[in-house]
Amino acid sequence: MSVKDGKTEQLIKETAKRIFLTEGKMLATTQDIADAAGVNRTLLHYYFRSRDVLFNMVFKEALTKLRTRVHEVLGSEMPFKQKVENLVNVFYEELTESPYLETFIALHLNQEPEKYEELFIALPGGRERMKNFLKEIQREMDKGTIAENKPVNFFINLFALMAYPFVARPIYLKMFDLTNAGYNKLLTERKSSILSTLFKN
Amino acid sequence: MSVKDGKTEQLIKETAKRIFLTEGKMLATTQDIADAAGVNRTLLHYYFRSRDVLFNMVFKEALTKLRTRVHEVLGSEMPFKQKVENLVNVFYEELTESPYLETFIALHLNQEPEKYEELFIALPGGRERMKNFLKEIQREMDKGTIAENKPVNFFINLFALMAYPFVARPIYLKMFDLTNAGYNKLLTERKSSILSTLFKN
DNA sequence: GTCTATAGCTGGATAGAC
DNA sequence: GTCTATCCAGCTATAGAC
Repeated sequence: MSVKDGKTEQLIKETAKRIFLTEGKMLATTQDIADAAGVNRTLLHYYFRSRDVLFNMVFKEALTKLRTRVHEVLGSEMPFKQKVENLVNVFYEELTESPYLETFIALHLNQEPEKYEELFIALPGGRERMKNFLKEIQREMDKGTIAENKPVNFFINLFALMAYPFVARPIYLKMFDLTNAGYNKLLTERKSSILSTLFKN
Repeated sequence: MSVKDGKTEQLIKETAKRIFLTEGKMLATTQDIADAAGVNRTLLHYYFRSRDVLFNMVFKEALTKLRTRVHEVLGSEMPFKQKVENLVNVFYEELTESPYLETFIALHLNQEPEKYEELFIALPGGRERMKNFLKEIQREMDKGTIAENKPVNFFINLFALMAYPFVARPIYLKMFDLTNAGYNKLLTERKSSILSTLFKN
């Protein structure tokens, strides 16, 4: 058994995940990843055959994890506002770990949509859960707790308010003269702002 | 005078702008751009010296144009809600032309912030205008027309609601089974949704 | 499983002819 | 200003020894 205790494959994948998704070095080379993991570059090919395979594996796993957790919340039984609150918490947890998921989507998905078809295969019962959530949104509009509109717009608004600050970090660091720590604090504070913006009371 | 009527430089830059910013091919090579423009690849180096120079020129121009137009609206004399409405229109116009501005920011700005310092130099009177706009926001909160919060959060919310749908297009195409035309229609409809979400009435 | 050596390709950039 | 030819660096990937 090797010094790495047979965990080299796992080590490489974890390192790739960190570099691509957490640090956002989307153009990192196989050498960059191997160096960061402290292994020989050929091992990367030995375990994953190509950079492409490793890259896609990392994003597929992260996206599937996010989608699964979001759907867990969507499908849960609880009052609407509480559900949205949970959604915000789950989304923040995942985006804190993988803030560059959105960047990946913007960068690659428009260019080669066929290549990433499988990333968007509906989860078991996903269509149904989505339909129900949109119905819930409609009911809230009828009750007057949220602004009247197409339910799909509430949905997009919700995700815009959650996701955008993670994508646009560098702009606001400059614009408001913040440190990374200060911006993280702002992100946390924003949770309540998301709710108070979406809900009328 | 050449067949291109001495406009080769302009042609190359316009083509680069289209490929990078409109089509979002951020990793397009000098060959890709030359081909699309129908010129020899060396001409790109002749006029712009390097891919890097051309790339940065394109983004600097687009970002400066967007910032300038946004600040024109921020500095204008009109009722708050009307100002926000104008902001949405201006932003939509620019992002329709350059939907990948945000992607560029997410991809490059976090990695080499020093390199792009100049992109964020305050416009003449910019700091002042921003401060005043934040004060306007505070006044609206006091009046109760928008949700109570830190003014900066209203600001981020506004840009999140405007910008995010342009970044996340591929997700929602899949999620709601839309065509590009259908999504464009949704984007336009969203304008009113942005206002009704941000304003209490 | 892990290493060294090497092949092969792609892309940026420049020299020099026209 | 525009072209051809060429160089060079960087990166992926594999063969083969250990």
